[in-house]
Amino acid sequence: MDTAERRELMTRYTQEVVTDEELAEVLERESPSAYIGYAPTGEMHIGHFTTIRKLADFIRAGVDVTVLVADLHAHLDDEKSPFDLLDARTEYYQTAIEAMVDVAGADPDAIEFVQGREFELDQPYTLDLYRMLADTTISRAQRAGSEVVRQSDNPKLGGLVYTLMQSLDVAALDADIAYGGIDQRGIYMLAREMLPDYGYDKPVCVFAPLLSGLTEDKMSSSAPESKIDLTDDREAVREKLQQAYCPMGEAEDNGVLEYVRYLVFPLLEEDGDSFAVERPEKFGGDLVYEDYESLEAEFVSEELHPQDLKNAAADYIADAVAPVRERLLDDPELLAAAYPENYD
RNA sequence: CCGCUCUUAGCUCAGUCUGGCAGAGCAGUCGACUGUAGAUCGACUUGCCCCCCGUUCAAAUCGGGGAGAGCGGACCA
Repeated sequence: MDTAERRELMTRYTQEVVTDEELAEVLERESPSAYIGYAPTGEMHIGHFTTIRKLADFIRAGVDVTVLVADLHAHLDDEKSPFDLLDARTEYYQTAIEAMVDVAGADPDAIEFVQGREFELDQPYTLDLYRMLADTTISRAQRAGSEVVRQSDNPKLGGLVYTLMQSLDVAALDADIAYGGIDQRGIYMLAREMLPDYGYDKPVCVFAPLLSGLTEDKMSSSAPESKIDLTDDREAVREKLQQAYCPMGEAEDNGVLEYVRYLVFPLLEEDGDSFAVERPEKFGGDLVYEDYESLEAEFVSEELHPQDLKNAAADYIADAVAPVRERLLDDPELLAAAYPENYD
């Protein structure tokens, strides 16, 4: 695979790269590395799936991938995760991420998993952190994390320290590339600004798009009907897609189309399969799409009706989620320990 | 250490002064209309009024005690 192909693989289905030139330079190195961090807070859902699926692209492009399960961050962010549940949730996140990577067609063992507390309590990390705390204004840290850290009327210090720690994580994990959702942009721009002052390289950034929810503009963990959960069975997936906002002919802010584009098609391509739509004869009979663009074109032209799209998308999404679901439910203690309030 | 404010439906909050059936908006549920959903109509649901004790025929409301959260003051030789 030549560098051009690797760059294409690295950047497909992404929203932004900072910068393309730097990415090209990094890919020329001996063993380029990338990292993504997840704070183990609420249960993971299909929105995470699209972002994690791309890790398979990274691995295929010859990039070493580290996944940071940022347990301390999960508590620093307004105590989203109680301190006592950090280990259990870390274990759950790692298991879920491994299962999603597996579905994406990559070997989960190729990924290095790191728990935040393994290195965030040691020097020189802590010394660098105190130095950063000394010369970062409150408003700068607040702005960097405004899309990530929970906003409230009574913000805690933890939310500010959070952004500085995430910046340091990039350096401490020795990652050339910082990967994450576009909501992480503010923090990584802070990292690019500050890390050189402390003797570290500034990271290349690759950002995944944030997908629309099924019933709202953005996916919200507080709106259970707006997203597919990793533990949803086929029937639950169907019900949620049936309820999804999906105006005829409109591709903008259409969660159903977005899932098809960023999750279903990449997975189908992996196996060389096409997207098949079963459609009653009275509406014109079955349809087959080889790529997303042709599907969207027919949806926009109203040749493809939302109900038929939903039926097909539900089945493919259920197929993708099923192995993850089985893996998570295989160990009854996994979810019960991480979310005792949801699983008695 | 001292003082003040807040706590009511899933969420945001009215109601407390002056005691009298527990309220609004949003969310949610169900119908109608659409070959989906939404929008739009129509209907419906939602409670430890933070806890305990007292006053009263009657307490979300008044009095006392407590818990949690927030704000301010003081201390700075």
